[in-house]
Amino acid sequence: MRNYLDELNEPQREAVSHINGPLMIVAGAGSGKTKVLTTRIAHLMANGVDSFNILALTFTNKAAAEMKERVEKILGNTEARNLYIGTFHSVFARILRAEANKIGYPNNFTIYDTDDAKSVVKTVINELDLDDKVYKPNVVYNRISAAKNDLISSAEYMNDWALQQEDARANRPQLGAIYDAYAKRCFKNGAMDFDDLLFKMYLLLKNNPESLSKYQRKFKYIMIDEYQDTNKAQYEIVKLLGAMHENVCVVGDDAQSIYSFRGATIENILQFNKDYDDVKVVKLEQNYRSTKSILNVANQVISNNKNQIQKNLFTTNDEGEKIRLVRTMTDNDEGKSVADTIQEQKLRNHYFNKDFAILYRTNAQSRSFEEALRRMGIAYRIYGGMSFYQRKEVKDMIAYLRIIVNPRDEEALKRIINYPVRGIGKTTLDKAVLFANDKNLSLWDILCNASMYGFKSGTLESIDNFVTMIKMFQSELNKKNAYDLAIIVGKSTNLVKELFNDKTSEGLARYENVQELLNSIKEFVDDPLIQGVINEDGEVINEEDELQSKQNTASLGAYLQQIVLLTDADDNKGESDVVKLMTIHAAKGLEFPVVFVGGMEETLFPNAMAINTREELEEERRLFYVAITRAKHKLWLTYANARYRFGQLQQNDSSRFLEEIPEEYLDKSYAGGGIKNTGNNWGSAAQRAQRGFGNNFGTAAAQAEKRYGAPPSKTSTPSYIVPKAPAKAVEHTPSADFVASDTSNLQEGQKVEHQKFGFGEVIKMEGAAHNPIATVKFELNGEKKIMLNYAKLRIL
DNA sequence: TACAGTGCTTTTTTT
DNA sequence: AAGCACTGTA
Repeated sequence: MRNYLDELNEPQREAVSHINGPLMIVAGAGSGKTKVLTTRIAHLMANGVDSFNILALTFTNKAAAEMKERVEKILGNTEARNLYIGTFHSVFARILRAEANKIGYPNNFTIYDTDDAKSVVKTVINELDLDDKVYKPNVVYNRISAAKNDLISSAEYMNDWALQQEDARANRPQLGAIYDAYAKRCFKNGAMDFDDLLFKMYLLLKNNPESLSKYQRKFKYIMIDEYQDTNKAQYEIVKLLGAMHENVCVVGDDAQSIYSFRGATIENILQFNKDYDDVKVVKLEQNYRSTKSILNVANQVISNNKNQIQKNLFTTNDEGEKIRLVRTMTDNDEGKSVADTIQEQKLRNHYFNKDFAILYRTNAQSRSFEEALRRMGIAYRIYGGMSFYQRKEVKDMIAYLRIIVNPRDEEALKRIINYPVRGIGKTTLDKAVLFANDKNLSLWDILCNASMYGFKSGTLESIDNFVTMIKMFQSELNKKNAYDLAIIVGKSTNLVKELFNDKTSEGLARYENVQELLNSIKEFVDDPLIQGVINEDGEVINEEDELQSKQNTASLGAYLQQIVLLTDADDNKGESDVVKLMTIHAAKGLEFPVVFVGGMEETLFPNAMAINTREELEEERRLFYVAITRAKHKLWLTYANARYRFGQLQQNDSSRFLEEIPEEYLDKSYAGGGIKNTGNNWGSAAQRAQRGFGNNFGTAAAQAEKRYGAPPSKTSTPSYIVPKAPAKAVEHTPSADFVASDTSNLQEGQKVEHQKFGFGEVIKMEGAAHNPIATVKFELNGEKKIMLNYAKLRIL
């Protein structure tokens, strides 16, 4: 075991060494919070606490996995795998699966994502004969979500005088009724939305003394990361769970509280020491991440907020460079400027793509950056926005799997009942739903007994064929694993074939996405241990042992539950060398050597939706604080005079936050010497942009070239990092006897020939068994990754 | 029943 | 700009 305490500073050690009793760690940005959390878990275990008795709630699943790994490294054993670590949502989903019968749910309940939930909202609004122009599904959903996060049930909602008044004034008196119908429909469908995972968990503990006591006894030590972003539901659950032992450790930073829109309340952390007696408070104030310039700017900006815990964040790091301010004409110019600067920094300062992050307030802003990066051939990846699992083709495939696990899942059923087209149209579906509501049966029940409901004979046949097919899948599930089943689904529905036949580039992408989904299922099936579905002995982990007979169902159910709870940050494909683009919210907890914050404009950041109260504005400022403190070495703030929004070029003033930055830390030479957009005589930004003017300062790369000379040509020995240009293949003429070999057993070390790249040696094999990827070192063309399913290789 | 075309609305962040 | 609901035609 490492002497881990020696690797900590004084307050960090103090926090780690505190074993029993409530503990609040106020951890400033970059103060080694994760290190403290992991070390404390290791310390608990080293002092005799059983790993089975520790619960740690993190912000992302990836953070959870990393923590486990780091604890293992410190302790030098594998005890950490017994820890209960995960996000609030995934940990509670797991517990709710085990305890589902206590609250009347099936074990394999479906988790509805936001799209599913909104669709249910829409459905019940229509069924209640309400106008969806008045009751906008979006707004209604948000109200319901807020209520749940405040632990208000639909019954309580309808009886709450204040809420009723509020809705009456807003001209939507039926909101409570919609909430009620929505909740009932979800229950009937055997489904929970994201908020239910918290709400139902609370109800379980509140109403079932045995369950409460069971989990109180199990979780003797509780740790919660990002406590400033917990909402009332989370707060009450933690209070219930921790009530027996009071070994609750919360870590957070009030200055980084940025999730009030989903019910988080900063009060939870501000008031923590009133929730328990004798709360030990430790402040981590030394920042190990950023330069003095960056940290000073951050401190200065946040000091404009009134409501905060006093702390003095400092660093012994270098002074670093000034923060660069860049003003451009349009959002497209902003993109170009950032891409140029990245190129320039790569050449001049030896940075890799992965050292850069571009952060912004809204997902829509990614477009201009994306285009500019693509044009310059800089590899990038966008986090957030339309995630992989939200794509139509992926959701369609998943919908089939959902139906197999839980046929009551009406949303999934509606999605695929006529996709691919099989003659069950809207009329038929509406009719079936009407019957289902009328008889209080599930849509699936109606379809199974369709002959009782007087459908036309042709339609009846289509329905029967569909039902027979789904039933066939369900029976296969008891014999086959999730992956094999998914393949069967893809084949018998013609879904995969249909995508395969679409040869447009979008069609190709869709086909690849489905293949990728299949890969991910394969990975899951091959290694269920990682997912916590079975234990080391191969048994299904389930406290009540109810699922044992249906291991495959459990496994597929677990797969479906975990993918819907995946965070973007959880995706590990991000390890490659790419520039990362994401919202500031998504960047929380991360750090990057060089950070660009785009769109520093009024109405964008602070966002027009969030400037109506002091609370809102202060949250926007905290968001800016989070953005600044992601940067380790260098920080650029950029803004455009005008940008396209809803197809219109719109002018904006520069962000008020820019004026809160002390002059001495700012390099304004790329912002025309000032911050304000107003006060120049160049005509309106819109006019100039429409006349096609670029920004007046030339590209950063061009300027760098002027000052430092042209970058060395590729033939000289490079003293800098060569950007990954799509290197041209050195010509190779295939041997006369070239025949593609069977590469299914290709091994490392084997010599091969490629028609274009020439002769080489296999130096690495990776990828899933059905989609192997070989890294080959070619004599003439260097290392290439070759997908064996597509490329032709001759084994020598 | 299926699909193409038209016109209308959309303004934030996410598990 | 883009996605969605609605309408009209095959």
